[in-house]
Amino acid sequence: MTVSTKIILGDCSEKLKELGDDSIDLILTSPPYADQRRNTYGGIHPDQYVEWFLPISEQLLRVLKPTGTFILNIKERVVKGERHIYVLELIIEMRKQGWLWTEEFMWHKRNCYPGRWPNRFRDSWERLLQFNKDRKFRMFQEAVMVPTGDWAKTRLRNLSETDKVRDESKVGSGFGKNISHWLDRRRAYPTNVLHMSTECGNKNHSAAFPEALPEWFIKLFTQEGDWVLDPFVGSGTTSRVAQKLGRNSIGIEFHPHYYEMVRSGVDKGKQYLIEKRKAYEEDRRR
Amino acid sequence: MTVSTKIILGDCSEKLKELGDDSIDLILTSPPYADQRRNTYGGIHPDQYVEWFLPISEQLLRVLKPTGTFILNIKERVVKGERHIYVLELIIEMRKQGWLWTEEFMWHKRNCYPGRWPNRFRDSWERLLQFNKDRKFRMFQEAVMVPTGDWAKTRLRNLSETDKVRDESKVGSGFGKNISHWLDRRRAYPTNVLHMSTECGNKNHSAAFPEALPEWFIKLFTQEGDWVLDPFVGSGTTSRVAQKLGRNSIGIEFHPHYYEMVRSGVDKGKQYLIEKRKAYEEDRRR
DNA sequence: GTTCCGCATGAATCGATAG
DNA sequence: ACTATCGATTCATGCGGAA
Repeated sequence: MTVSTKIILGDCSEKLKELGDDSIDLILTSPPYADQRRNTYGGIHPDQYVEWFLPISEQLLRVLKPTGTFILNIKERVVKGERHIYVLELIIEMRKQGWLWTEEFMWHKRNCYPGRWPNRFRDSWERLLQFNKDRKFRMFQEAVMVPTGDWAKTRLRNLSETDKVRDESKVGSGFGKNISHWLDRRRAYPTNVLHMSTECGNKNHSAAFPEALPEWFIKLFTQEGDWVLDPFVGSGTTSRVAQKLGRNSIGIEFHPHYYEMVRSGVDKGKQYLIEKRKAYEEDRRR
Repeated sequence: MTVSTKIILGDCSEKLKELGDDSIDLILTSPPYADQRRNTYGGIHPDQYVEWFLPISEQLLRVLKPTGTFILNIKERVVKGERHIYVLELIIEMRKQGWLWTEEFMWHKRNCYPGRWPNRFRDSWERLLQFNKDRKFRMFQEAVMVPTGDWAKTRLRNLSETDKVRDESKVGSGFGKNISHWLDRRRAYPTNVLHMSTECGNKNHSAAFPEALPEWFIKLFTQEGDWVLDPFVGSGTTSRVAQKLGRNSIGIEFHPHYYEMVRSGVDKGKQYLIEKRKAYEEDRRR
């Protein structure tokens, strides 16, 4: 089976028009937050954010299959001491376009940005808004089950803290090979709260989310051979993970720098990850 | 110093009018969820929730001190496969009343309600919306500091598992005396994500939160002798915790059953509440 | 091969200063 | 007055080098 991984250079509000109706199984993206990352993107003013995004979401609604899902990673920024309401307004306006606001997952960023202010704590969570075209959408819950129970406690207690941390980080969201042979014993369905750290290792490109995040949603909402779309693919995390998992993908990127970075291929650090995962998957099958 | 703990029977939209302007330091409440708790409250239809709540929030705006804070625990329910948007609309409408939407804390319920659905995972988080009258409000961040990750890794590792458990259980949410002398060195400010288990004890009340939740916010936003208000006090958690922490409090409850429950002290540990209420009534007669 | 330690690095926010 | 820029603050994490 051949996996297609397309990267398109250009403004997604234009390039999306070239995609066919009802052709995508999962849209997964983290658009530039309002007034953030203005060194790499233009920087959209909070007051104009909804107006800027609606033409894009309209196209996304068109290209998504009726059984497909749209996951939008977003967080409102503070303006004059208040959380701005553009995300709330965006949800309301997208529903008027025809989207169903099915669920809101919570991404708890365990390593959030530091700092201290007299009237505010560090912001350590972001929204993962789930939208659908229809109440009947595809969902493969078994693909993201997690180990749990007394069994996990007693086994994991015998490992040192660094062992656990290191093995988790190596394989992304799951557990490392040391623990992998216990995995098939007991598993439970997860909740709508995700605990994941951001990856700060990569110097040149600011990865929007860790690989474990797209991996979780791709497993949950697609099968091998399905199509994944990220209209703000940035450093290419979504495309890379989709490819790793045997999903076809389309990534659109406005900024030529990121476009070239993704096209130039998987860097060596990621190659290691892929090898680790293969070994882990093979180990699980036994 | 005498601590006053008032419990008032009645509809808070009426009873709130009897409270003075700018008299409350912290409002902390978990109102009945839309249509969800038909058995215990009237059951407000999701489409009428905003309309129902706005007259109440208007009164709350009046009674809150300019330096005070309003924490609203709320979560939208699922209607026809979608998250209803009444919470989003409520935030937008409350801002029009004059409220500032300062922050949204996340309550991660570690032991959320069990169950399984074909297109949805268990809901394990709720919103804790922070509203203020003014950008300058009082906040006592030092009162809720937590041990840092570094401290936990390097120091806690050397303690045995039983030592840790024993010390934690002694002091409840805090840490034991054996470790306490390290605390002032290695403490960090928390984030806006709260990890707290729900309490199973309060089965009788519809929307009860664990004591640790009001405790955290009461410590964060008030000092001893300040006034705490819960317009939907239910089984009395807010009042009980406020009393324990030496804060004056007013609890309003519409349902006679809960009112009687708090008054009669169903739990023996809450006997002091009645005494306090009697003292309050005598105080009012004067 | 493991474990430990040091260090750079963030999708942040506020308040002061400058145009 | 109103917006743009800058410095100060702060901590979980991964990586590289050393024991």
